[in-house]
Amino acid sequence: MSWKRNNPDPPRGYHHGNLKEELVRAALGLIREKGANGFTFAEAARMAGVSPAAPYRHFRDRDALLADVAARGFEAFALALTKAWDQGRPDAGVAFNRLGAAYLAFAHDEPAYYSAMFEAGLSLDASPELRLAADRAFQVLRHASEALIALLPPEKRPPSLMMALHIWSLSHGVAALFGRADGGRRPLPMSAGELLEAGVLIYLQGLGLGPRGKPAG
Amino acid sequence: MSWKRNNPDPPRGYHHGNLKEELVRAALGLIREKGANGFTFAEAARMAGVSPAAPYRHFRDRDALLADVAARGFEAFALALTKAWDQGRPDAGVAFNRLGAAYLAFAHDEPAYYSAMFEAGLSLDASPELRLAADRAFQVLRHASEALIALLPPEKRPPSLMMALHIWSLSHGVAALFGRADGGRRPLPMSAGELLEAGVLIYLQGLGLGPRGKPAG
DNA sequence: GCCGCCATGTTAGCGCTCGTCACATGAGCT
DNA sequence: AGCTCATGTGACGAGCGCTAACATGGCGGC
Repeated sequence: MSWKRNNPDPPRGYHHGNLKEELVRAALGLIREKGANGFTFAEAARMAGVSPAAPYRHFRDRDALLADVAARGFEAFALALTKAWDQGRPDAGVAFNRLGAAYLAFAHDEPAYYSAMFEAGLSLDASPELRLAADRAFQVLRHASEALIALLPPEKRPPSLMMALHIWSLSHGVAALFGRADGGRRPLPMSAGELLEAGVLIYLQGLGLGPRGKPAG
Repeated sequence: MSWKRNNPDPPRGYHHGNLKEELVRAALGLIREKGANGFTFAEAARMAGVSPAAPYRHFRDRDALLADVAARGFEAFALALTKAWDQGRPDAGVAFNRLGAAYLAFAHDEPAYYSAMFEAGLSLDASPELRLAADRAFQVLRHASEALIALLPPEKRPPSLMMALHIWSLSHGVAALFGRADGGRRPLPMSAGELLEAGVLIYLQGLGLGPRGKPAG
């Protein structure tokens, strides 16, 4: 157990000991405050108390740090979605609604992660971990969609991939356009959460899934 | 008629004569190639053949140029949507489908505009024109939604604002996640256009609007 | 217990950008 | 013709990304 720097501020000498983690934390703070593109490598270094060149020992370049943050974001995202889905309990319908709420909650509560994940303009194959983490998050949606679709009579079942993509798109659209507290966007007569919930409800109705996840309302 | 530089390349002296327009064109080219954040003020100046300080005579700063591009984008967008809607002919249903296709076509064919409009992280009140142009584009969707809703029996009519927001969100989500040719995103078994069309269809079905815009399929 | 390796830090520096100055030019009005 | 002011230029300071050469000291081998 090489206990490196669990305690908040051990007097550090020449070697920092935990710089990589600290840089990620600093990046998260900066992205939260100034957006994914306002964030600068140099400032993260300053915030961690090291020279501007130090970060390059841990990340190839600025984008690599961003990609790392994004990958962590997708993992946290996948976790949050999995937890919200909770294996489809008590039934697929309500669990699915929790999923939508969790999506928006994540975008709202973790703007730094969300920024890095979707607004930084990163290609998904900036790193393998990034793509893997993103896929894992999507799989939760995909799985939930399958569970809901299973409630339909076989001849009326849409492709679960398509359904998952629709839900993801609607969620992302709502989050991107109205879900942030940045003030710069359009004021609405309803919250983003209500908007998304209503949208999902109507969509499910369109598939033949009634209000509570039961076929044909 | 102060004919300032309508012809492609009149020998210019000290004064450019049409720098503002040229800068916007240069910006569009750069954004198309390198994304909204790769775009640089200095390079636009270079491209227009002027010194790096010249653009500041026409735009307060880099963001002002971006906002101008975005505003022009929203105007072109509103125009394209209006044209696609074509006053709801031949009927609201097919016209609405054209609207969705036009949305995606715009995102696909004018990536520079779309980038400036949605991915540059601009606040909508960066300039009054920007907000106005954005509102005008949204009004087209709103108007189309109202026309479709009017087909429903009064007691089943959802708020048209909500419906417009749903469509906008779904469209934007599809465009942002899968609609660009940037390659970095996820490969799909269907095109973004088909995905959106199917999604809108299901959504409308959920509202009680059948396949061809007729109530209750 | 000493020594040397090399991961991780430092300083220095290049090339670039944004944005601001004071200054130059010349188009158009009087 | 002469003035004026919008529009262009050149030089500059500050900040950033990234590289190169050098410094430090933690750790394993002897």
